[in-house]
Amino acid sequence: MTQPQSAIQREIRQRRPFQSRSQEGVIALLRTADVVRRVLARVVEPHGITLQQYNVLRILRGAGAEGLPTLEVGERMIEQTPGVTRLLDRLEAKGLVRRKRCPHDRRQVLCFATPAARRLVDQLDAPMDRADRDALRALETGELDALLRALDRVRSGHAPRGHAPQDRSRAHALKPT
Amino acid sequence: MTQPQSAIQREIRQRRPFQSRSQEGVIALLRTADVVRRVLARVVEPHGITLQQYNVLRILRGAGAEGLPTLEVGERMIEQTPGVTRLLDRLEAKGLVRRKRCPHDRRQVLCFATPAARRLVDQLDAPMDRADRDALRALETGELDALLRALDRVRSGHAPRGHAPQDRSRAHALKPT
DNA sequence: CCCTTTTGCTTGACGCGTCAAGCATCTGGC
DNA sequence: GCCAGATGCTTGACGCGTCAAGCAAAAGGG
Repeated sequence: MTQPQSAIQREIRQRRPFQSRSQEGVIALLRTADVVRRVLARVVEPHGITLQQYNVLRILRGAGAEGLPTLEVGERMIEQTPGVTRLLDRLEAKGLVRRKRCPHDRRQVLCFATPAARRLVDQLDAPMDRADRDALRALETGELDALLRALDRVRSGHAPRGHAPQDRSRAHALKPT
Repeated sequence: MTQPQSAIQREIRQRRPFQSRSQEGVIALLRTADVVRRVLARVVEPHGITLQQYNVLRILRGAGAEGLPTLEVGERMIEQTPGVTRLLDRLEAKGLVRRKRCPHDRRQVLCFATPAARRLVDQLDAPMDRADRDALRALETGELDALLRALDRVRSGHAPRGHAPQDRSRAHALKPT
């Protein structure tokens, strides 16, 4: 099934062809993710937060009144702890996150979304939902299903993190709650 | 076609379901791209460069002896100019890039891969090709084709950049030459 | 020619993302 | 109890990625 000349290839102004279909797929995947990321970022930025900050707030909204320890937040993103600490620092400075030492285990720091953060995230629910649909608007239902299946398989082919020996699944943000 | 309970959903430790299939697709896309990016990064990092630096060097190798102005490099990545300037600064400091004012248009700065850079990139060709295949190893040929088609359509649904009114296609790195 | 505008790039400031180190707190073995 | 190790987080350093501002060279108009 030799392709005519793929979209990616034209986009990149290439001289030489791809070395493999896989290479083409990898490049398409990374480029597409960047495009989509930017689409979503434009939705939240006018509200004074970044996409990553929005992710954190959404996670914390879902955690509710019990809050969530820092590492737990990090696990739901795809990020290392240090990044999370500083992300939370910035959100705390903006009054969108409150932190508190856990009394039962004083090593942990519990994080909470403030009421202002909840209002902000609630307000962004509808626009973000629209942005998600818009980002993938070019796909018909069948294509979306196929995409999802393919992406799931790609991820399932790789250890959760590469760091930890082989613990269970990790998670990213942008989670619905 | 209600899915049983998607992979993503489990990975994220969710309580509530996705708001839409599109949301699920967007999250899967971003997460998968992150995973793949890390797989590739691990290949080049032992050689003392980052994935982005590798991208630039590959582009410059393809440009050959005429070199490429800074902005042209940026266009083949998905990045703004300032990032490219500094990327090139670091590569120049490492002796992998040489820069020179263009005599015909003294505003431009032509960039070249040094022989050391060429050797490095040549040396990485095979490992990177293997990594590309490895990254998508879980996909069968048909799935890879479907993925590619879906990704191309997603990108085609969005203006090249959102900044420039509507100029022609942009490009990313990781390009074969 | 001169003067405005455009083009090509650099700089400054800021928010990530990651690694390596460091510090406090808990845990398990004794 | 006590102490070595594990755990949870923070800090420092560095490489991106992006916006806004700045500067020099080129282009275009008069």
